[in-house]
Amino acid sequence: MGTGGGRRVGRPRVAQRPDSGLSPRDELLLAAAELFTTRGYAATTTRAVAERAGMRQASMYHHVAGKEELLAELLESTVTPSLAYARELLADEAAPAGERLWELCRTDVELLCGGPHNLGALYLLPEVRTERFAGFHAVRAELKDAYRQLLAATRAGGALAKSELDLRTDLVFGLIEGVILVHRSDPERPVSVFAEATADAALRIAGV
Amino acid sequence: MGTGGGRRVGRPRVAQRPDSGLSPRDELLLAAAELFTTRGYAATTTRAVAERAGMRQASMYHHVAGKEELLAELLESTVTPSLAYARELLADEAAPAGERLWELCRTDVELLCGGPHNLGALYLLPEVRTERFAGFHAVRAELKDAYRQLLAATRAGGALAKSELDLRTDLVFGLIEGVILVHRSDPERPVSVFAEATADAALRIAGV
DNA sequence: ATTATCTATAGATCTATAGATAATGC
DNA sequence: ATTATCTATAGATCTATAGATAATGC
Repeated sequence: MGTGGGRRVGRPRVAQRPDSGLSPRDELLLAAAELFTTRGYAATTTRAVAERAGMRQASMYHHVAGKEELLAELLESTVTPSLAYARELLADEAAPAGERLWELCRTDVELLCGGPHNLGALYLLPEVRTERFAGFHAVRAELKDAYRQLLAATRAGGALAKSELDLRTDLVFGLIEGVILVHRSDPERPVSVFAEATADAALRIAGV
Repeated sequence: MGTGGGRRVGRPRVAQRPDSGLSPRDELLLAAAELFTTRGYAATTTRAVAERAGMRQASMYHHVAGKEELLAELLESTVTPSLAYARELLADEAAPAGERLWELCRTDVELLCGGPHNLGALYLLPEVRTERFAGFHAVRAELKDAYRQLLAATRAGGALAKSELDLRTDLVFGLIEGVILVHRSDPERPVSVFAEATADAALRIAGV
């Protein structure tokens, strides 16, 4: 039942393809993720997204309001899991802060580099700076604040003046964002190895 | 003489502005730098570039072949000084490798974050991955190799297996690229302070 | 005469809407 | 009847060229 049977309501698509199992909306999101991460947002046309998802350009509008909505949803969907995990770690006051920070770094890299099409690269698209994506930025800022709090809770972090703490937070956060880009340069390397090495590096930067 | 006098050959521009002292080509490059770094490449129209440079859209073509040429020239102009300096450092075998690596990191951050409009952000534009900018990529790869060589020449680096060396190089390089992004988040902080802190962090990652 | 600009515009997009069509559901 | 798709297209771009214009140079 549901998407199980072959028969679907509505006019058939002109180019039939084996059933992906995804809803048309998810097919569009997947296509958008692939194109936005490799070609960029502005350079990707609605036609390219729709066609890659297996439908004609105009049919896209039956499922989403436009390109912006696709990007907004992709952004939120990548940062939300990281933030949820960061909150768990913040609450877990039993474990040493340094270990929790390491774990947050490792997980973040794993989540961002783990998927098939480098969703972390979305953060870096110039268009994302726009007011339009304020919602995403709010969530991202909260995540960054979790990094700061964990850093401050470490033994080394506790001794830092505010400006020093901000600086270290920026360095650690910058490392995490940067390695995601660089990961592309050697996709052979297993993500888990890379994620752990990055977490190690982050702690060394933090001075823990 | 030269650009000194007020009188210039050719039809006057419709919107006169105080003489910038730059050649029209450089005015266009400056405008493109501002727009590409903030809005992105694909999202920037030739009209926006030309108008910001103080001329009409069509007049741009008298000075450059198109948008691509502007981006290509901007990219090369940012990476070339870094590479020149990296070569100097590689040749200077008297100084300890760790110190030379530190100096390369510091200078790179300073060069990339130093200018008024974050030219380092250009590296991250999705469009730059295109074949069209192979020239830039070659220079960039050479710079990265300089990092690797300096790393390998340090005491800690000498003991590393190849895959380990590659990993550390990626982490250091990732840090440098990443902090450039993050630098935006606190433009109050003096670049020199930030550059030195990043170089310190890079050496800690390197394990030197 | 040479030059740098201008105005005007052709041709090629790209987005989003309107309305037709071909399935299933009842 | 409802739904998901289709085709067709209006309107809004955007790039790059053609040809006119308004300066200086000689």
